[in-house]
Amino acid sequence: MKIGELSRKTGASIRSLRYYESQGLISPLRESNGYREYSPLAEEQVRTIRFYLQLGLTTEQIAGFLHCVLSRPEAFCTEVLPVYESKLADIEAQIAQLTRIRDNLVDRISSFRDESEHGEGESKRDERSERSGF
Amino acid sequence: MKIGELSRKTGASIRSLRYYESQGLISPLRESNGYREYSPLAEEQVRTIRFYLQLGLTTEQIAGFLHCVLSRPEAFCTEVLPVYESKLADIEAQIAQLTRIRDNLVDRISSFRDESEHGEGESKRDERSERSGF
DNA sequence: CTTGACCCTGACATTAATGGCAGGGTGTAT
DNA sequence: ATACACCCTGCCATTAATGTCAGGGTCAAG
Repeated sequence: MKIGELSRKTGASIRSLRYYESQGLISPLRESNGYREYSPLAEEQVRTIRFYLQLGLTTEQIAGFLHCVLSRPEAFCTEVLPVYESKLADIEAQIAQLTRIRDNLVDRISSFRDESEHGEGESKRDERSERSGF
Repeated sequence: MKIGELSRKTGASIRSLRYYESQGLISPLRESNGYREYSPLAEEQVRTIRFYLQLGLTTEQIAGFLHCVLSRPEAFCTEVLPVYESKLADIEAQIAQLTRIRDNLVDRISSFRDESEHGEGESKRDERSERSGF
């Protein structure tokens, strides 16, 4: 199968398929005219790559275990676990950070609501709330 | 005060101070030799800018209301609320997305744990778990 | 007058995957 | 042969704030 067909079947753009190849994730044969020739298995392979990308893994990380997960159940590939654990730690840190920011925003938004509730021009409390959450 | 001193006082790098200026966030005077001359109020101003940046707002968004929050309590600046609300929506979407990925990772990690618990080479259940969370 | 600490502008690099173009070759059908 | 669909490589752009050069002024103290 040629690259256009694989692109249609998998939803990955042609550009992306070439990129995956440049990152060592997939290695199609070449026809005499230079065209890439993909085996039927490439379809599953590309879907697998895209799945891991959606998990937020990098092409480099995926390259580290792709050969394994393509040939046996993921749960038997020992290379995968540390990648998952490290990614999980990243994500939980990101979530924690975003949650702090969200809480801060919610506070600040509710201070607007408070202001508009009891009389616009009446700055009773807070002689400058002074970015207090900082 | 010159840029080096302001940098020391605020923790913003000289590079960043120049960048804030290029984005219209702060406009120091120039001495005859071309050096930037900052007023003492610049210190508070830079801290304010950095605070909003830490909330994840862009320099462009900050530029839209900075003149207001510098001159009165934030809660009276009507330009600020929509920016907060839009940023909050972004962040909640990001948190939701990250949470989905996290849950998926947690599942996959626990499938490794399950495997190692009851006999390594014994693939009893799951004839390929087949990236089921996808 | 030289040293050293400061300042200036302008430009390129960073990150990671993807989009998009230019310039060109291939292959098939009319 | 000409049109058209497809393929190739190589390159630049994207995002946003910041780091980091290079190449050059300014100015005070020695």
